[in-house]
Amino acid sequence: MEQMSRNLAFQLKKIRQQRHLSLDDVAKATGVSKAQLAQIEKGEANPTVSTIWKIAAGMRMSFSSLLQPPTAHYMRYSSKDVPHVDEDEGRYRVYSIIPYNPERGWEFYKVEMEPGAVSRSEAHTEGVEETVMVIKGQAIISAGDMHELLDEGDTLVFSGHQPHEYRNTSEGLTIFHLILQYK
Amino acid sequence: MEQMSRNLAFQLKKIRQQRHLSLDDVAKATGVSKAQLAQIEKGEANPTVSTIWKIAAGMRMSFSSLLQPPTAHYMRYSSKDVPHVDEDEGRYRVYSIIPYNPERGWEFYKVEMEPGAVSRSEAHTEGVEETVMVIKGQAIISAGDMHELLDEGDTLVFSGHQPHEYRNTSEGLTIFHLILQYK
DNA sequence: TACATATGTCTGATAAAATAAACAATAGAA
DNA sequence: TTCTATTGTTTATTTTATCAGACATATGTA
Repeated sequence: MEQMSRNLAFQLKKIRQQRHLSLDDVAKATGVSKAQLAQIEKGEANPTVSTIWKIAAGMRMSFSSLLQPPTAHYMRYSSKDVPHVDEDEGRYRVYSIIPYNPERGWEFYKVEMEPGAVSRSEAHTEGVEETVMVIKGQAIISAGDMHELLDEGDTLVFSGHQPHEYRNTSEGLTIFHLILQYK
Repeated sequence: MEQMSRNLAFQLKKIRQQRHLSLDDVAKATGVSKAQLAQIEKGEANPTVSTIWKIAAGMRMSFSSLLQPPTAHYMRYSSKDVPHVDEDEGRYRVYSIIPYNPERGWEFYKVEMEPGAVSRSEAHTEGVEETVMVIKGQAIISAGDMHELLDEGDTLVFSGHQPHEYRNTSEGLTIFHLILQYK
C-alpha cells in the first residue's frame, strides 16, 4: 500500500529539513541517489528494503522512527465503497468497514444475518481475539463448550483459536459489529 | 543491507510453517507471487515496501513482528576488516569497530591519538550522546564550558549536541573507546 | 502399480526501482 | 547587473524486482 510511502515521505522530509540538509547531502550520507530521494519525499516511490536500510543507516535513525506515521492524522472510510461477502446463500452478509492494516493490528466488520441464518468459522491462527457487539436482534455465539445468547446491546469477547459459530435465533434481522484483533 | 532480508526471510518462513501454509496459500492471501515469496524466504530478495505491506496485511501481522530479527543470534566483527579514518595528518585515527545499525541505534569506535593531537567535532544533531572510556593515556574532553581531564580507566558521558574537542595531553599514545548513541 | 494433486524451484518476459547526468530555478557574491 | 553556487526537478539508461507459467519432486489415492 502507499501508506508506508506516505509515512516514509513525511518522516524523511521532516528530519532532513530539521537538520538543514540538501538532497545532495542526504544522497552522500546514505548512498541513495538524489533523484530517488526526491521521489521518496514526494511519496511517489516504492523503495526496496535495502534503500530504506541505507537511508536509516546513513541518517542514523531507527526503522520505527523512519516509518512512523505522522501524528494528528485521520482517515475516513465511506459507507459507499464497503466491500462485502455473502454466505449461506446471501442470508449471512459481512461488510468490511475498516480493512486490516499492519500498523493498526485489527479489522472491523458489520454483519447482517437473516432469521435462522448460521455461519461457521474455522479456527483462526493463534492469538486472534474476536469482539462481537449486537446492534439489533439476537444471536447465539458458540465456541468449544461456550454457548452465549446475546441480545441487543450485549457484547462478547472470546478467543478465535477454535472453530466457532454464529446463529441468528431471533424472528428478524440480526446485526452486529465484529472486531478481529491479531496479536 | 541484507540484514533486513534475513529477518524477513526468517519470520515469514517461521509463521508460514507455524500455520501450515504452502507458498501458494500465502501467494493467494497476500497477492504476492509464489516465486517472489520463495525468493524472500531464502533471503535472496530485496522486496519493495508495497510487497512487504502486502505480506503483512495478508498474513495479518504487524511490521515489527515481520521484520523482527530472530532471537538468539550473534554477530562477530573481526579486527581484520575494520575501516578507519585519519585526521590531523594521521595523528588522530578512528577505527569503526561496530558500524551503526538501525536496529541497534548506536555505534562503537576505537580512537588513537598521538601526543598533542587534537580533534574537533561539529555539533551532532539533537539527541546524540557520547560515551568516552580511556583505555590508555590521558585526554581532555571539552564541550561548551565543560573541560574534563580523563585518565586511564576514566569514563565520560556527555551530550554531543554542541561542538566538542578531544585533546591528548599525555606524553604517549592515548587510546579510548567511543560510543555514539542516537535517540 | 498408475494417476492425481500438491508443493517448491526455475525460466523468460515485463514492469518498475535506481542511477547518473542534464536541466531549470534560485540565491548570493562580486 | 553578471557570474557562480546551490538546490530540486526532469530525462535517459541501467539494473532489478515481480509475475506468470513451466518444471521437477514429492505425497498421497485408487
